[in-house]
Amino acid sequence: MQNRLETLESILDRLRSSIKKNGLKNSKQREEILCVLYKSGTHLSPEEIASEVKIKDKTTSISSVYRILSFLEKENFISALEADKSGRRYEIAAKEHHDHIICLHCGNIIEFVDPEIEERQVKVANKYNTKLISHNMKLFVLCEKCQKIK
Amino acid sequence: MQNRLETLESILDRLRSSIKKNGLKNSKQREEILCVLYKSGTHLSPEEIASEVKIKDKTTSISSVYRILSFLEKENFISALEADKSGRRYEIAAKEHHDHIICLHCGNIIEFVDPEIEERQVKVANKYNTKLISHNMKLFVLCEKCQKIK
DNA sequence: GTATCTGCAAATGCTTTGCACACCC
DNA sequence: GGGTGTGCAAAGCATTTGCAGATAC
Repeated sequence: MQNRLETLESILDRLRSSIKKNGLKNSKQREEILCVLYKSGTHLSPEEIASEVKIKDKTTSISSVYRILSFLEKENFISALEADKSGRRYEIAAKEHHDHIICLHCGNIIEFVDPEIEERQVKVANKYNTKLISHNMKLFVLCEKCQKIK
Repeated sequence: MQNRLETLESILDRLRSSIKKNGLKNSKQREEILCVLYKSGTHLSPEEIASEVKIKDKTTSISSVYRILSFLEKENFISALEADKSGRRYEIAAKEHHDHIICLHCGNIIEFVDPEIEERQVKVANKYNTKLISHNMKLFVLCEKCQKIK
């Protein structure tokens, strides 16, 4: 798990402010999903999140999980990752920005940041007269273990 | 359109070899889809490819388009790009390797290569004791025109 | 001839939506 | 109390698959 920049309590406070700001109402599911993602430290699929949340509240539905994930992503509490064709996975956004190394064989994910690449990306965008808003970089690799197996 | 490294005839020859090598049979649909992608010079969705192919042969089905696109991608004749949530888009692989700059506002796509970034990616993979197989990098930007509109 | 390729329609898998009831402010 | 959130089931949408007939070698 990467270093957290913020405590869970602080994030939940921000969530409550965000809800108020948008004229919305509180719900235990929204907080619970954020807690699950904070505590897991990994990249979870909507289904995995749903089954985790269902441990506390069996009636939670997958559609609410999707609705809440969209909201949390829009408000920058979490971020999405498409590691493969099997759908999106989510992680808490309360970490430093990073990109992903994904093992093609076992699916394991490593997070990294390379300041030189980040810098070059801005320059490349400028070179084409565009304004960089965000980026998405995935390195597909064979991890240490999987290199040995093959 | 980016500079082609290879003529259409040369690509079709390679396709025929590849088909023979795999013990498969020729089909006009397979060649036609490759032609469409070669001639378009852009990034087409399966539906767009299908409607293009249907100009010549109205009975071509979308399922064959998907089947053929999978085959052509596996054999490295074309490559896929996921620009947004609306599904995959394909382009001919007979160009130099490149990554994509995508305008978040108008969806326009610019192709680019940055040797420094390419080099750093290999180093990053090595740093984590992994072996880089491929990568996927998309820069999301506002293009020149869309910056002015906003 | 026989195996592959095709078109069609049905199935799949992830995600979204409509609706009636539940819950927050 | 009125609006927002939820669970459920149904719908959507891109993609895949099963099957019977068509086609290549």
